[in-house]
Amino acid sequence: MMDARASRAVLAYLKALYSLAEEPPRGVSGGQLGTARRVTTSAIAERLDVSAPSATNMLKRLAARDLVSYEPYKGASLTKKGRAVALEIVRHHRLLETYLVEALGVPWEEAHAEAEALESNLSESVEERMFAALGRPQFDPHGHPIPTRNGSMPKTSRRSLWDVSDGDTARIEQVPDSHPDALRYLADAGVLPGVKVTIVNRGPIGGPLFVRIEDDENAPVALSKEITEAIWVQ
Amino acid sequence: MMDARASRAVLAYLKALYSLAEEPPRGVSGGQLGTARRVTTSAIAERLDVSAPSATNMLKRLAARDLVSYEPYKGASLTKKGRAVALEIVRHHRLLETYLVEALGVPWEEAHAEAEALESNLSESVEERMFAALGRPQFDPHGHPIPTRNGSMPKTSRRSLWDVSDGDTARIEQVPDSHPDALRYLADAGVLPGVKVTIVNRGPIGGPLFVRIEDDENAPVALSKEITEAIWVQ
DNA sequence: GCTGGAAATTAGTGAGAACTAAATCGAGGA
DNA sequence: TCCTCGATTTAGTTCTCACTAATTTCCAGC
Repeated sequence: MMDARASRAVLAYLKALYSLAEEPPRGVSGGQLGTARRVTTSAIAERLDVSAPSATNMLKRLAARDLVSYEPYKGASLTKKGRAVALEIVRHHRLLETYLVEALGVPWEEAHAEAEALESNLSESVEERMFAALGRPQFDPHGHPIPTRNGSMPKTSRRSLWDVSDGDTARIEQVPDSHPDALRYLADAGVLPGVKVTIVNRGPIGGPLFVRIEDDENAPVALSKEITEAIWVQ
Repeated sequence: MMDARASRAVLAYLKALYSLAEEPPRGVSGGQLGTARRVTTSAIAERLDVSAPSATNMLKRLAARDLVSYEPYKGASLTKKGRAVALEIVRHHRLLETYLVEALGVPWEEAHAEAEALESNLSESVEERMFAALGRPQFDPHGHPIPTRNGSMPKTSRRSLWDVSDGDTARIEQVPDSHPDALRYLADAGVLPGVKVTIVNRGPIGGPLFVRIEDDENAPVALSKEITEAIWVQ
């Protein structure tokens, strides 16, 4: 029979594979694009909050459907087919996030979870309508690039806020989307995509980074090393 | 309080139970409201396009969760708790249909299927935002009443178009939502909720009904007995 | 009051996707 | 080189929800 419709669980695994393998790793330099890293079983298990055996089991089934290439003990990576499915779901997710925030006023820290719930059932037809209604956006509210229908990605920076030198100024490009509390904090502080920030100074080893928001009279904001490593700047 | 989140399948059964047990049966007279008819196993199986044993099996599990009351060989009906869940999902469905049509321009004959795909993952928070964006509507595009949050239903007629006498005029109140082809036909013909129609005449036994649309110069539209029995008028 | 047939239930299976416990692989340190 | 320990896979369950085949129940008509 036909390649049965991909279930919610299958899509979750493919999406995790995609983000673990292809999303910009932290670190300064570009690295070559399209180099699909191999992803370990435990990384996937951790990301999806399932046990390692569950992940192994699913990877095998995905391999049988030619969605990932998997070699025991050596991790997995998406096949062309799997990558296409993953990109489609990432597109759904980011478009939904954008739509929820822009059109329905959902707070951006909630948008991720809401989009996650809806993404696997969004039809291409509705997706296209949302895309058009939003003016064919290239980035979601967190600054993440939205893949196009044919699977290409708007170019983004690979430099983290942590890597900016003290005294320098940078423009926020994207922030992580999956930690509501952190997001609320960032939003309150004014650390949003498009905003320019200046590094004032930073605490000792791993200590917080103090950044001043452009056009903001308030005291500098303190941000942990972890979060600044996940914020990308230009 | 709220039991473990109900799966897609569970919700589908509850919705089917609800519509089979409580939605206006065809026929002229009112019948008392709130009289939850008992629904047979085979009716559910047919509605959901599953085998009868599957339905039996699910009914037992729903009974174990106190969502339906079920007596072997005697059918099932929703419990208070099951009815509340069913109404919530019906509300989601109809609100989504309305939103898709009004806000995103989805053709009304497609809205049903799209809403069906999304309804089980719609959060209360997003639902509330759509509800507000639409101006707190009471009816969906097909004229079906949207249950309120607390589970009450706007009052609707129970008289079918088929039961209108030749020569009489009636206002369309609701049309069925689940047959895309029929809906396209109705939309083309102008048979929409709110429109006034006059019965011109009808063919012999079970033959088509010919109706004239108000303010429409075209020839009367021919409608089958089956469809006119599923169209409700005032 | 019987009985044949339709409706429903029981019995047994399978696929998907999760889990725990046990076994095994493989890379880094002695 | 060998060993140990963490990562990974295997083995065996569980739960949901579908299926077919076989059986049972109910009821309508005689």
